[in-house]
Amino acid sequence: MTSESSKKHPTPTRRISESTIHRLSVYYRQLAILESEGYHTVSSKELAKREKLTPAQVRKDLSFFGSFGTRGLGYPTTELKQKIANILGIDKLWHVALVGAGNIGSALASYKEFAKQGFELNSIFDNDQRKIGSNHKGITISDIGTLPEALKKHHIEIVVIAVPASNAQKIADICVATGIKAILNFAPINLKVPSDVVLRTVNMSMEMEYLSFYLCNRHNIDVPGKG
Amino acid sequence: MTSESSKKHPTPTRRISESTIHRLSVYYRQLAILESEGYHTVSSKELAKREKLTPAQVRKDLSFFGSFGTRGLGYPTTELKQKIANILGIDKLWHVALVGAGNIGSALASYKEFAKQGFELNSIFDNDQRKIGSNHKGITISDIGTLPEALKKHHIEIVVIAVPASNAQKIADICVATGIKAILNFAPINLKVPSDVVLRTVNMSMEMEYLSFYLCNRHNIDVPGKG
DNA sequence: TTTTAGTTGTGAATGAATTCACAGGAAAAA
DNA sequence: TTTTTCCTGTGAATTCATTCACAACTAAAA
Ligand SMILES: NC(=O)c1ccc[n+]([C@@H]2O[C@H](COP(=O)([O-])OP(=O)(O)OC[C@H]3O[C@@H](n4cnc5c(N)ncnc54)[C@H](O)[C@@H]3O)[C@@H](O)[C@H]2O)c1
Ligand SMILES: NC(=O)c1ccc[n+]([C@@H]2O[C@H](COP(=O)([O-])OP(=O)(O)OC[C@H]3O[C@@H](n4cnc5c(N)ncnc54)[C@H](O)[C@@H]3O)[C@@H](O)[C@H]2O)c1
Repeated sequence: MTSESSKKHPTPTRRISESTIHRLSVYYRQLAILESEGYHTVSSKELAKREKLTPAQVRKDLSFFGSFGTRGLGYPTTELKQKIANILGIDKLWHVALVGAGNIGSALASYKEFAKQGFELNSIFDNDQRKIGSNHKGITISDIGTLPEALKKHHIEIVVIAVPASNAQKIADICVATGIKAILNFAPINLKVPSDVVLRTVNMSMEMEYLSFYLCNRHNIDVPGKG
Repeated sequence: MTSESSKKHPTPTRRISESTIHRLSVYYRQLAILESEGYHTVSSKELAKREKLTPAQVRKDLSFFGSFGTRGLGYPTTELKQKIANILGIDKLWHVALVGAGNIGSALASYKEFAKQGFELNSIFDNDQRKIGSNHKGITISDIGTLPEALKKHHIEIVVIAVPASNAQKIADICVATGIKAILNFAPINLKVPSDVVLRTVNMSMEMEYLSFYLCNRHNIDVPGKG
């Protein structure tokens, strides 16, 4: 009997693995495809087949969040898609800010998929005087000095960091101090943030190194995740 | 007794987890930092502390590939860094081609880190007549029609796909048919490749969705990977 | 109505990854 | 030389994730 179980909260603290969360994203995309193909229901078997997973995995993942299916029939496509959107929180609008309007930052600012998923990028920051004040896809690039006040003013919940590695920690610290709880980092560095802030780092060099490792070792090592 | 064990190959087939490979990349970066800070040796304890891992994890990861340390002393910084570079295959030059010279493709073509790690991007392909023949960072953009012959001519081992999702499978198929064994994909789609081809997909929307999930569920769910 | 086929949801079993715990060895201090 | 301190390498134990297997239920056919 933990202190947690004495609370009347409807959903007690459970542990959901990172893999399960990523698979929810995968199911969401596949459900959109199934929906467009006209399927009203889909079985765990079919969903699993399309994503090279096991039906049990699909059912177990979903069961962590509730009972969405009908025995003998499967899951209602549109409803399940909506349920997953709700679980992932992509049925609402998120306010996103981008720091660093360089090569990768500019690409991200032009990325349409984000907006489609409800991630509204409406603030861009840089410290380069030549960029500050200029317009990028309809968004004016602001001075990095205004970051704290702007994060609050625009109710930013998620910050994307796309500055050189040497400046990334400094930006992260400002975000944390301003109350940001979610950061997506593209700088190849291990940022330090408090445990109540979620940080995801996309490190493309590490992905390349994984490929390189596989090419070198595929004959003597059984590498997972291939295929 | 498998057919493998009858070969005289020094390293029989073992299973190395994806996490272990990623951590090798992480150790490599941290060793470079330790080296620059003047450390000649480093203990699993120190390495673990800097990456928020356990010392046992560090030792176990390294032990899959050999015994690199000295009891009572630790690991020799420079030597271990070199050993890991060799395991990951980043002590050699890899020939990389990029398909899709759009927003993200252009950013990747300008990315200096790749070259530093031995990933030489020397071919770019597109199907847009306005882009073909133009120069990007000293590399002429080639017609996508010439992809198969160019991959062979330039001994390309790794292909980076940065085209719209609708065209990505087509490009992957051409690469596979030409004998490519490693693909880094940026299109948000589940590409199908044979089991002897290693595919890594960087899906930024999924990373955003992970952040969104965390923001919605951090009070009732114990989400891993935060901190 | 009864039977048959199909599918979920979930405890139990299995498998994989991580951590523990300590023998074995190296260096430094006594 | 002997003792103490420190740290690796690794089997065993543990924790975590996946898969199995089946009761419970639905819909459709007989
Ligand atoms: N280019 C790529 O394809 C790529 C790929 C993966 C990762 N990255 C990483 O993303 C980051 C950015 O890379 P890039 O190629 O876009 O570099 P870049 O130099 O083109 O862009 C960096 C931008 O950040 C701005 N900046 C620097 N310090 C700042 C600060 N303190 N506050 C606000 N803005 C600041 C600069 O003015 C510049 O506009 C780097 O950490 C890089 O390693 C880039
Ligand atoms: N822009 C981003 O920040 C970003 C982020 C994550 C993922 N992505 C993904 O990366 C891919 C590219 O995105 P983008 O924003 O750079 O798009 P883009 O439209 O700017 O670039 C796509 C490029 O691919 C070329 N192309 C299209 N079909 C081709 C073919 N069959 N052969 C060769 N070249 C072809 C186009 O001419 C264009 O130059 C998309 O799948 C997108 O979802 C983009």
